[in-house]
Amino acid sequence: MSELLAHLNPVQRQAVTHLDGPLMIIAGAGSGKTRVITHRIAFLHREVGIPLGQIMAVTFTNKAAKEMRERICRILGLPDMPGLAVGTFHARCAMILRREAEAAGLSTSFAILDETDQKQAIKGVLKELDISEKLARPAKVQSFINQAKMRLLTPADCEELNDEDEVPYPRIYAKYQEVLTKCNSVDFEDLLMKTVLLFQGNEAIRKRWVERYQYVLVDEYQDTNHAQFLLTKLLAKDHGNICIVGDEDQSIYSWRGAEISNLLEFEKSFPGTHVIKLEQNYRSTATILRAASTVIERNTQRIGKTLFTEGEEGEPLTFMTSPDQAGEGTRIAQECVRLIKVEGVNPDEIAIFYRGHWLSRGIEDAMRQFRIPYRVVGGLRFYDRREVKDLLSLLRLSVNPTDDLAFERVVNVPNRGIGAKSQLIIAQHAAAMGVSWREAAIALTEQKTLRGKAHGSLINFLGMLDGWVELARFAKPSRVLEQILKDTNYKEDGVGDLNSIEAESRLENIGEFEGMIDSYQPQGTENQLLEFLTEMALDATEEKDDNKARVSLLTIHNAKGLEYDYVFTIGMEKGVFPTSRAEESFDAMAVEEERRLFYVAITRARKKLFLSYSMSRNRPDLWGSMNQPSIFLSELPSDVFDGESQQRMKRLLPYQTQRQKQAPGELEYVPDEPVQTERRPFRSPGGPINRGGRTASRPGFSEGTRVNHRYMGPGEVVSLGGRPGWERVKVRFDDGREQEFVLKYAPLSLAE
DNA sequence: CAATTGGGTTTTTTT
DNA sequence: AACCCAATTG
Repeated sequence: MSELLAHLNPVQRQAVTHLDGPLMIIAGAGSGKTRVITHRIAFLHREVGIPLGQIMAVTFTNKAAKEMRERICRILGLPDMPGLAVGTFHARCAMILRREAEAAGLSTSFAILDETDQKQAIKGVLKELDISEKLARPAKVQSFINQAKMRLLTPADCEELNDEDEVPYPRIYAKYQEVLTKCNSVDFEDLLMKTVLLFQGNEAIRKRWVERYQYVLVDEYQDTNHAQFLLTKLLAKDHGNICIVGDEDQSIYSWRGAEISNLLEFEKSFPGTHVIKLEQNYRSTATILRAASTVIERNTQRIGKTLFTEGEEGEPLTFMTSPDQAGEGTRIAQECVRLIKVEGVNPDEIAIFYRGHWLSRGIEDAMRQFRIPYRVVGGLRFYDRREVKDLLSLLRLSVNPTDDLAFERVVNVPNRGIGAKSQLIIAQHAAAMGVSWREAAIALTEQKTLRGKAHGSLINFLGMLDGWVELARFAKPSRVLEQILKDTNYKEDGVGDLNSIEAESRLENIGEFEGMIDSYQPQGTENQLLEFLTEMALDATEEKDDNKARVSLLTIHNAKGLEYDYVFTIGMEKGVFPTSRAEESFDAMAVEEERRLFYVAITRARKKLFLSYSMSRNRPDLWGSMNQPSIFLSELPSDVFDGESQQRMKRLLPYQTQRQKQAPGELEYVPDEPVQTERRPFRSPGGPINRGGRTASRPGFSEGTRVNHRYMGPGEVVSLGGRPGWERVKVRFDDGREQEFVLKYAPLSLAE
């Protein structure tokens, strides 16, 4: 037997060796999916003789692409594989569109707008159309446009479909698209939509790409959207050599347009599909697997598969409770210290998961306090920082001086006296003459329309820009940046007060950006700066290449595809996880998706899983409120926990909203009283509150009243405020701290 | 024109 | 608490 197949189980081997025709691999968590994919590509190449250049593999993230490439290299014993086409749908489409720019109605040097740029552009459009942001929320508009593009709908299509909405989304969409076209820019969704339209409208071009890629593989297929589904079909329907890999239980991107039905109904779109299920788990202990299976079995949207393992029972799960975020951080940090120092665990093998980035705060504080090295994965993205965005826009403008969006962003950065008024004149002029901002600005300086500082500054800026454009034609990206930094004096004038901490961190980021562009290794032979900018737009991951072992902090979404020996999942509270939006919507599918997210979190752990609940989170508007436990906690069989955890759970679960039915094996609990509100108020001698849904203010609180806070100690009321039902009190504590509370939630009592 | 202040709003998740 | 916008002030 080929050495390639030696380390695979029989089912995996089938998946690797299946040759022609559509193949669907349902890969359960930890079932060796990546191993199968990489071996399959290696097999196609080495054993079947398919040239690597004829294989296209689509991954969900750039990181996954990089990893896949490396692993295949290792298997094949090659240093590099320039021919193999691996990347996200977005990256592949960007490549295709650059090659086929003309046919797609673009110029080769088109810019790619990230989400932030897109929002800025939308805001500009709203201003131009004189629509208030209150009426048309930029975020809503953005989502409308993206949803439309995913379904390949033009503004005109939207106009026809929807007319009952009072917000003129289609009109905004139309104008937005106009702006993008004028700026020679595309957004993320355009990358997909324009490629699909190109293939649909030009059979010759489509054939060319189909012939180029004889074998197509799509990973994380459960998270593809409609446009991606169409793309898959357009690329593979001729030869049918399509292999998709997915797991319906790990579909967690419906909010981005992902449709599980793409996976569930794959056989319909590709008749004759061979289906393989990978169900043996090689990752987690039997206990963790049992916890995961019990949870996911509640879902209805499943193909259905049963994971099994030949591994050991392993350690039970631990459930932790804390009064607040700081306490939660401390407990987890202490446990990390114990694992690292006593058990000798490598910090790289520990991860802390949460539902949203804002939850990382308390953990970060504790990690610093305990001097545990950590890294936050994702989070505020590097390229989203103001200074990095500025520099990126300056670079974009140098490649493509008609990019009005970039021009607008940087024409007055650093401040050179071209303020809102002057910019408005430029914009109007540009619109009237039907030219770009840059050309309009040139005309304005010639006509001497602007007076004073603005006039001179603009001439100066335009002069510098000409220099950068010239430079960008041939020079290395780092050289262009160097010139830009020098000309604009950005490091002195662009970072604010030079002695501030902020300026320090900005300069640090600029330094890091310089490092990135310096060490950038171009792949192709085309315009290097353009290539750099494309990568920056599509790949947000900033990789610090120090190899220091660290504990990882990341969202569960970010954790997809990763695994760790020890996993902590924090924020196991109602309203947090599952998010209140899902639980409060009347969409059962929304909760199912949250449950899949929980399933993903559980199945990342190899050896041990910790779940953490905090009674309160730092949200001033809800200070003192007591969180109810997450419904997911009650969906776990109690005997997967250790004894103490079971006790903690028993004490806590009475606070949970009653559930009608309980499946056997679940924790039993007796609610000692009904709970009416989502946030459960504390009882206190201030009087009964929040009866039967109606909220009355608590008597006895007025200015000067002596009070006692359950956690913060004694103090005095300094002021009262808020709306009826949401009365607030500001308390000055005896130790000098001041804090405002929502009266009905605060654990405050009147002092004797 | 720009910096400051005040008010209102927000909290998923990412290519 | 943090962020973003609009209005006000220097």
